[in-house]
Amino acid sequence: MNKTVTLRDIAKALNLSISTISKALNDSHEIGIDTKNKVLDYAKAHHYSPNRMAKGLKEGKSRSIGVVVCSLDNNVIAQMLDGIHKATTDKSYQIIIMQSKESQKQEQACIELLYAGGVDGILISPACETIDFSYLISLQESGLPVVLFDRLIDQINTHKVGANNFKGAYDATQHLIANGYQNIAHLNTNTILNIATERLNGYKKALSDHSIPYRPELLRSCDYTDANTLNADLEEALKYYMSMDNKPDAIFTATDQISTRCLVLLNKLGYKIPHDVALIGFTNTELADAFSPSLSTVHQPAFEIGQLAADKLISLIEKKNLYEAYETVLLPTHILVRASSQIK
Amino acid sequence: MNKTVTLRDIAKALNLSISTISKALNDSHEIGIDTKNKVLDYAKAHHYSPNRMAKGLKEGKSRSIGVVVCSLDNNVIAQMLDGIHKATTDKSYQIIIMQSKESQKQEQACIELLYAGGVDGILISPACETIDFSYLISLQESGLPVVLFDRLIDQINTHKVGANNFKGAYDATQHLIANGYQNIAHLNTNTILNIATERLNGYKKALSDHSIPYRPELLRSCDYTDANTLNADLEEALKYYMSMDNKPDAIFTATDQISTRCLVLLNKLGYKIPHDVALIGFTNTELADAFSPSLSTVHQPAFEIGQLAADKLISLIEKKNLYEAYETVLLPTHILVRASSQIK
DNA sequence: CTGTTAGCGCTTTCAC
DNA sequence: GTGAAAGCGCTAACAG
Repeated sequence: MNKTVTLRDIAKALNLSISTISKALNDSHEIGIDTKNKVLDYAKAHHYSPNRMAKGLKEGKSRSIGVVVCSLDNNVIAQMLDGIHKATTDKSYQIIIMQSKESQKQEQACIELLYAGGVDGILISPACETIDFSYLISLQESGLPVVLFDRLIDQINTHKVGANNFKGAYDATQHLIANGYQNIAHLNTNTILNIATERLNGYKKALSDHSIPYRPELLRSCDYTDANTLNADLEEALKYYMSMDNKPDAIFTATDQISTRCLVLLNKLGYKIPHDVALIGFTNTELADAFSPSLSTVHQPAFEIGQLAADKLISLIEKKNLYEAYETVLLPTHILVRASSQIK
Repeated sequence: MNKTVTLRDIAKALNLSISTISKALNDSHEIGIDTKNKVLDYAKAHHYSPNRMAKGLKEGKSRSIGVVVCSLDNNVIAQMLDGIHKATTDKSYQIIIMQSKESQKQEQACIELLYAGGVDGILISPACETIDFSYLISLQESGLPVVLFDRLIDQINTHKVGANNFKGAYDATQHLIANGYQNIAHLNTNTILNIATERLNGYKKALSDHSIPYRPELLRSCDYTDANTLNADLEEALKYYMSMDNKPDAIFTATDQISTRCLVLLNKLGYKIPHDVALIGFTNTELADAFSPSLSTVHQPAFEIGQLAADKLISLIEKKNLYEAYETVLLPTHILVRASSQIK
């Protein structure tokens, strides 16, 4: 805490009362124009800025928002945080960012810390490990606004903002089919996240819409809790695919991590993309162009998701009294076709 | 702000005074063991957690730290933030992250906001545009602890934590020389950042240590303020290089953005790496393996830089009274050799 | 139009 | 060992 000029200092200097100063600075109608100007001038000259703590204590709010994500070190998340940051600073809220590292326990600790820290609301993209949301729900029921973004779950009833994962997956699969691929494998996570099932469902729907039978053996779910495990799982899955009798000619990957690692692994294992197997996957990295080969991707409007989610949370915080129906917004994804999914 | 149990609630429930509760919870020696236990039990059972505002107001500190970076959407920065987050949560500080987007004006606004918000200290990696640090210095002089990380500048006297950019650049250049390259170009930013000059100096020193004359025409400085400008500048620089009579056979790139974009551009322009021109550059992206070709990199200990910087700031905040000499710590980088700088 | 006062939740003397 | 009271900086009744 740094020392600043206080209302009292100004009052003393100007020979006025503290409340007059307070009102003047808050542009109250009950203060004369000349007094107001005098106060404002002095305040400006002496770099007065209200003490956030005192104000927060008094008003019972902190103008801060807690954000819980799995990790900071992640392209898509960083872009979403960027959007959240934009929306919140526009409305002069501070954000306090916490990482769950995909651990339910750590996520719970983050939420407790944020709650104890007196945040006005929480924006959360749950850890993939989390099954039990009772704590968050109890906080919400006790009046804390909560908005879900990116990873949406059914257990909590509130505003939710994410990508249209079903459509994104559908489009990606359809794109592969249109390019002549028929045996399309799907690599996903082993989580119960909505985001995972939606992408799986989009994939299945695209297959059935094109009368391609869904082959369960072409779906592999990888352990997502830790980078090393994921990598091992992915390598195993790829070897399995490529050793099949009726092996896939294309792979649709469901997440950022899976997409990029998959490309690296296929290269490492000596397979030519897209000749041996085509590849398209969810990922927002701008580096897809630099890959060998350049990677076709499903791109999410990450910045917009963060921004909209933050807007919704703030609206919840600021007019909690009004009846506001909760809604789920799914922003459209779009496909960026590059070399990895060339026509067969 | 969410409603929690307060000291008063506990006092009322237990028929004790507020101050007794406060002391019991703070494990004061002047409270009897049985009373203490009774209070602690009640507090735990009712999920008591002290109000951060009130505590902060009373104690004159907020247990929060402001962090100013150029952008959230940046690999190296994200890793540094990860380290900062680790260090600060370990010591139960909250971090408030702000983005300057490389603009001096916006950076100033961030700092003002943080200061007004009552942060206990500021961690900053200055915008590349910033020349005038007088505001930050004045805050520091008025008692606000400030620690610089990543981008270090001479104007401010405080703890500084960054990578050993001179050594990293030296090593990269030497690696190219050892692999048979003699005409090594250097692409850097047009900023006055220490980080830029150190990397340039490391490059020059490696050349001179191997009796290779420094050719100024092989150094190009690109505008870093905006992604589009940078890309245009880079493309122009590459075309210029490749049209030279005595054209470079290798390029050493100074930043994350430059390295990856350069690789994309060289591919786009149809040059074979490393056959036509070799490439090595600073960048922390894990995706360097996936590139075409895989990119040799100079890797910074980003997580550690963030962590150490945060530790130093906290130590400054907590024992500001003691005489603590300011120091500059440069953590070692290391080179990851991949295909883009193969032996000539 | 301006001032007085109480109180947000907490810590911290100082009495008892 | 426990309690009463003041005060951190601010806002908002309520008086004048």
